[in-house]
Amino acid sequence: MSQPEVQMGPNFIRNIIDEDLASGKHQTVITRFPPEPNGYLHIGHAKSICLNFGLASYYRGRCHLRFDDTNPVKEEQEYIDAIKEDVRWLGFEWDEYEFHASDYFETLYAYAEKLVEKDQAFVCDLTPDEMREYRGTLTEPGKQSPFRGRSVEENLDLLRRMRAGEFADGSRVLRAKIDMASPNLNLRDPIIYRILRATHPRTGDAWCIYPMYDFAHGQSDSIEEITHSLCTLEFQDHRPLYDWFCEALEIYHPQQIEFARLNLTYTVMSKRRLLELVNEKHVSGWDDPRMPTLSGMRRRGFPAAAIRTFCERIGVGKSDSVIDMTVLEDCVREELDQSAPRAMGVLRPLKVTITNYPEGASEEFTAPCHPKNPEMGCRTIPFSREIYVDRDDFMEDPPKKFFRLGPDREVRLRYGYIIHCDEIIRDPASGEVTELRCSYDPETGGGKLPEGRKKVKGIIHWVSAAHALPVKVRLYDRLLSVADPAGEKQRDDRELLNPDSLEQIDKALVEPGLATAEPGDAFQFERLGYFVVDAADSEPGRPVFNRVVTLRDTWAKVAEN
RNA sequence: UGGGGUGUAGCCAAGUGGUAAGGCAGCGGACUCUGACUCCGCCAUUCGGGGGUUCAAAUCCUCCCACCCCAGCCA
Repeated sequence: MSQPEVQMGPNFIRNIIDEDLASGKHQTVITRFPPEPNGYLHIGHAKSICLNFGLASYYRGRCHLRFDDTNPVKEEQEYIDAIKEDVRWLGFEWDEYEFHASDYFETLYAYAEKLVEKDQAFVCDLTPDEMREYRGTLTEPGKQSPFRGRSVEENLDLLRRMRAGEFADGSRVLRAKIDMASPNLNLRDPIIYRILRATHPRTGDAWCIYPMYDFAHGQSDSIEEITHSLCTLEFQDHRPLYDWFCEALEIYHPQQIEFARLNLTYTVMSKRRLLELVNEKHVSGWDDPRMPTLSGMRRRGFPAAAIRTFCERIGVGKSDSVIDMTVLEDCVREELDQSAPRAMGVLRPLKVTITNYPEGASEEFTAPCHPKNPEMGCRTIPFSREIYVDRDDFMEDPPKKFFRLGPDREVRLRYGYIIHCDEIIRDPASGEVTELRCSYDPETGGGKLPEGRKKVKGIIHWVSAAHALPVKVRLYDRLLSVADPAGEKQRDDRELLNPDSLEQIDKALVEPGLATAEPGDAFQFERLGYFVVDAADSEPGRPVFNRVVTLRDTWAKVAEN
């Protein structure tokens, strides 16, 4: 399999695998990533993908992609396709090892008959309500179903007729015969097959009974000879059940290892909640750039390599944890700093007239596309008498440490001249500053500093008014306004949404060279952050930019205090 | 209050009886035509708490505390 370079520090799962390899329990490592195709993949899945594919790559084994498609009422082909696209985008390849639990429906059914024949499963006619009553509670044992004593012959006949479609949906189920008094509720005669008339994305209407996840997952791992079956913590209680099935069915027994799922601050990770956000139109879709989905992050401009770095950096353990979103953002910055060409763009334009520059004249400055990577080449930036700078780079009454424009202050235009602010023009009605009138020093073009001239600390970005390309820019912020939504159980998710998660700027101005940028191209707008050309809403010559993430801003921290 | 887990710095996380890795954040400094990047330095006498075993304990024993998961014909 061709996989990206996978870094992986020591962790408890590697320790277990090392022991298994050393003891001869296993000669090779076979893992699997087992999504249910009932939604889009999110960054939490990325943790599992990087772990499973990463381990396989580290030990030169292999990793299967298996769809756990046992519930046709929630699963769709759209999701199957999207999941495959996302896994590939993340950089992993499963070659011919693509499987579906539905591939095993016939085998699974045979397993069910085998259990019945061994008198370890029975058909139960209890209603869902009755079933709940019989199940008992966390502290009280359950009661045995009155149907538990049916003969093997009767059970086999009933099971076959279930499959043949003789009974109504929900009228009967097949249950394993284990122990209604077990303190582990999963062992209180769990349901293993239910009657469900729903069209399955892969098997169509071939079946009207479907295995429960618990009766499919472990056996699928067994059939595929998975050596180490990694899953999240909530399945620890199910492990004894999988053990019981493997033993009863006398089949190969994979080893399940549980790890803590990923939580990220200021977002949610459950497919149910993400689906709600989509359905209730709080976001534009699964791929809204604010979503923690892989498709959302892709559209947002997060490089796949950054997500891989992130998954490596957070490690893997068994304790519940919430990772700060800034860790992910830092991985994105690290990646983009190296790969993104630089450009200049002004988000909130403030007009500046260079009063001593000839009217109608213009010139071009040459600037490197990347300060540390000359191979990326240079671009030219037009300059003229009227330019725009960002409003944030001007203060009427600036503090001493503010190194930008202010009355009677000097600043360098990035790659251009040093200018001096001589005059402030205001809107007479509102008093708002509408223009700055400045003078430039002709000796300082292209970054030059004449002998004896004092260096200017402040350097700001700008665009030429006559040449700039007007573009739409969207500034994204955290989806939720609270860091840990799990700690806000009493509040509805909708109250937790950050009302300022999206800010649209209709008339930002960028370097003219950006007109030819292609969807997916990422740039660093110097001093502002990284921006990507939106893949869905851009048109040729009219790119729409999504802000991926801002640059680190130590000034912002200083300004807060 | 049954069962299963987890607790090492602000956030992750190594560590498996020999005297607390690493990363991120933070702080201080250097460099800088991006207040970015990069670089250098600092940052747990202590491992949820109490007892105990040992020459030696984050690691072993014991009691306690906190948090998470489980009562879908979901996965």
